[in-house]
Amino acid sequence: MKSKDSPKSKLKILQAAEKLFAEKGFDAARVDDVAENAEVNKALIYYYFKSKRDMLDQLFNNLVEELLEVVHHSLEQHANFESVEDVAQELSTYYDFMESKADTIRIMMMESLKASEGPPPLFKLSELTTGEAGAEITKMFEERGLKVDVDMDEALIGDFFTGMVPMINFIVYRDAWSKHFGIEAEELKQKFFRIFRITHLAYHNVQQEEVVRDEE
Amino acid sequence: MKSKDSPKSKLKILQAAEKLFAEKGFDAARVDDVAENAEVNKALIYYYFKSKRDMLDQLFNNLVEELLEVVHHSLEQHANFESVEDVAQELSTYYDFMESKADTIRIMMMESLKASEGPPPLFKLSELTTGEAGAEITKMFEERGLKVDVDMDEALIGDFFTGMVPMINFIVYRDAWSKHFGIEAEELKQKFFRIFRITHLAYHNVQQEEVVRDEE
Amino acid sequence: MKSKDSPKSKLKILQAAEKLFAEKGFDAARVDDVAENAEVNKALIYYYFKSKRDMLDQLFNNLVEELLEVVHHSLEQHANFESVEDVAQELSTYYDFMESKADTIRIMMMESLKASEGPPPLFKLSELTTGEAGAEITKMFEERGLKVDVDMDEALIGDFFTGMVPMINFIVYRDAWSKHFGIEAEELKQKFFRIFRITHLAYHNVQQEEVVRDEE
Amino acid sequence: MKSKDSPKSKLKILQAAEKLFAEKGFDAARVDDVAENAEVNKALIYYYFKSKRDMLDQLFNNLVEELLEVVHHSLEQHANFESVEDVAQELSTYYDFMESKADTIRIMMMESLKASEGPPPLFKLSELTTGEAGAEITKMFEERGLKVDVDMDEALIGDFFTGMVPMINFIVYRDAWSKHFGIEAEELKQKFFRIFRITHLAYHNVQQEEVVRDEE
DNA sequence: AATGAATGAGTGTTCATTCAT
DNA sequence: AATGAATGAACACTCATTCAT
Repeated sequence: MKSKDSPKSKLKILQAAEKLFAEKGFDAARVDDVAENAEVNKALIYYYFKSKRDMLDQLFNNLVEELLEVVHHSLEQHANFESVEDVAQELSTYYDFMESKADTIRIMMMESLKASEGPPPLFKLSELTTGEAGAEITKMFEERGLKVDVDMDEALIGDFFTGMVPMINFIVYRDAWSKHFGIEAEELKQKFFRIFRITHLAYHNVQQEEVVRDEE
Repeated sequence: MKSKDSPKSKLKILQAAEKLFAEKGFDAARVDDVAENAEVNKALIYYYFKSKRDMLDQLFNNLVEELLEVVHHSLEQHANFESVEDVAQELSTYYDFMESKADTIRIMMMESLKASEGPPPLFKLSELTTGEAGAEITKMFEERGLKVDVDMDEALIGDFFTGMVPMINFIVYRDAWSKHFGIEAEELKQKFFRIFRITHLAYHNVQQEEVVRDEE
Repeated sequence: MKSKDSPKSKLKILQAAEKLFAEKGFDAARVDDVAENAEVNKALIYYYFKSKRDMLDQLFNNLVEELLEVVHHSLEQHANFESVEDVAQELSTYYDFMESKADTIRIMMMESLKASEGPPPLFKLSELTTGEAGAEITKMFEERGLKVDVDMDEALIGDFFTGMVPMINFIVYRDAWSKHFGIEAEELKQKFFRIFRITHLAYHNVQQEEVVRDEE
Repeated sequence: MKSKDSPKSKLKILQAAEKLFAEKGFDAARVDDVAENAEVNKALIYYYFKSKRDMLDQLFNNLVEELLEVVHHSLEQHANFESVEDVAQELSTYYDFMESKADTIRIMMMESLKASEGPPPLFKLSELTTGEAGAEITKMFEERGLKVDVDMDEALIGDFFTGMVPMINFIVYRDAWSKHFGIEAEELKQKFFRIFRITHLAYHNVQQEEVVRDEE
């Protein structure tokens, strides 16, 4: 959540940067274009940001901050996780949020593919959603006196590669797919979700079953 | 398959380009660095390639060519597709090939995320694997006198977003994941595959079931 | 002498400018840094000064004004110039003053080396000390009814290149010399002065002798 | 001495840089202007030099290298240093060399005044002339079986502040002085040298006398 | 007297590409 | 097939200066 005292110009810069980075990639995007797009003087960009890179970082930080809020809010809603439906519900919440942040997600996906010191920024996203939720669920199970022998490594892997990854890829490729394969966007989304539910939840189903079996 | 008569220098250039594009992204990689890495004079690059972009294109074309061969070869092997196991087998074949081409895949993933005239290069990859196989399967069913009312759109969507996408994402993020989450690479792969089978094949199972039901 | 009514902010700006110009040179010093160092808003600098250059000019003007006072005061003290000791005394007075203005002197030395319309600012300094004193001495001699055929050109040259120049160079390089050659600052100063007296006064001695010879 | 394989362009760049740095100071000089003056493409400058700063360094290094040769050559000539005349002779040799390098000297003087990590570049110049000569002289005395109790610190200080400093200052200010004080350049040089001999050699005379006195 | 925001014109540096040999 | 030299067009970033309040 950007601080309220951010002047309008700073916001406009960040929005222009988001748009252009998403369109051309961080490296190919030009600061001049960001300035032009934001309708501000180029030098003003360096008044608010230390460097081109700093715009990227703030974009990412904002996303993480906002996602955190969404996660916490969502967790309150589905606190019990009694059914697979809760998982589906939550998935849907995340999907809506991610879709509203499609551009930054796209940038993050590109940047995650480059070699870098730290972990791919995408991992942080995963840790937020699965990590926080996972901790919550674990706590819940334990409160019910159930031992949780779910493999947390696997949970993370599963949620990331069969949950987060297909989802954000769908978000970023939806339009191109729609255009390329001549399928209308809304129909495409429904088909995707039908499959996504089957596949991604398949994993959660199995987990659930295994847990239930342990319970007996 | 690159022409066998590719001079050693051209090959070295292409390999250096692949490495550097994968590492820094196409835009951030410098022709100078490619030359240095390939241990050739910078101008020689322009003797073999029309432009920096041309290196990228040849890299992509080579990948597509080679994948095509793999696909055809694999299709001969599992021509009947009698069991889900065949699908799994084929998946494994593709995985091995993709992993051997991890760098180019990574580049293709980055490039696919940028806005461009045509479709994301990644789609071509999907069309090759699912498309060719799909056509084959359709033909097969028809030969058996079965009507195939499988939703081909959905098949494509499913194979791409729950098959290809998780797979190549696993390939490019495997090492970083291993390092970041402190899980040994081989163990990680096994866990991933266990989940991947459950989820991705879940979809194929359903399809199969639906087809079978129709058959009855 | 800066006007006593200089507001505190203006003084702080001038002091910061002096420090930074001396440290990095006028061109490399940045107005932003001056503002930061002076702990004032950057725009305030342009409230008090017409331009960056204007700070420099005021710095130089202040130095000249203050030196003028020192010169006049010193001339009153040693009005007779009867012995070489008087010259030495005066030298010492100038040295102390210059040392207290080391930073501005340093800036002036740098600026004097650049090509410019007018004469190097350093010349003005020389004219003040030698010129004023010279005029005084000339007047004195004439009052005593002595003809002064001392070569005034030579006097100026001598005083500048063997008096002023070594002196201010010693002032600006003293610390660096001390550090580089591992000689303690106070000891260095004593050694320098011993030599300086011998060499610089050597010239005045000769002059004196020549005058005396003429007198006889 | 610049390597013979330096293409003409590199030399032209260095000469243009020397001229402009001397004229406006390193910081105020523009790389664009260097390119224009050298009649080369601006980018070519970065083909031969790592940075603007690198041009400066190479200029300084070349000067030091060339001075070293002059020093060694001169030392061979006046190997005995029997009379003060030898010192004067050597001074003259250095003067001629320095004058031919007036521009680089001027730059070095400016750069020496800025705060920096290492010692002012000017010190290196001093160490070369006085240091090498000093070592030679010391050796000579010792060969004659004379103990050298000359204060080497003082010798260095004296040679720098009453020898090198007045000399290079005269070189850089000669024209401005000539113009400002309306004295013809050649006459000015003669007057300066007359005084310089008296003053600078005064110190060497004293030293010589002290040594001689010790000998007796 | 003081300031946060804004700007035009640079500033050193980079880069893909080409040329002459 | 190969290379050292050269170049035009950017490039991210800077800076002295101004404006509105």
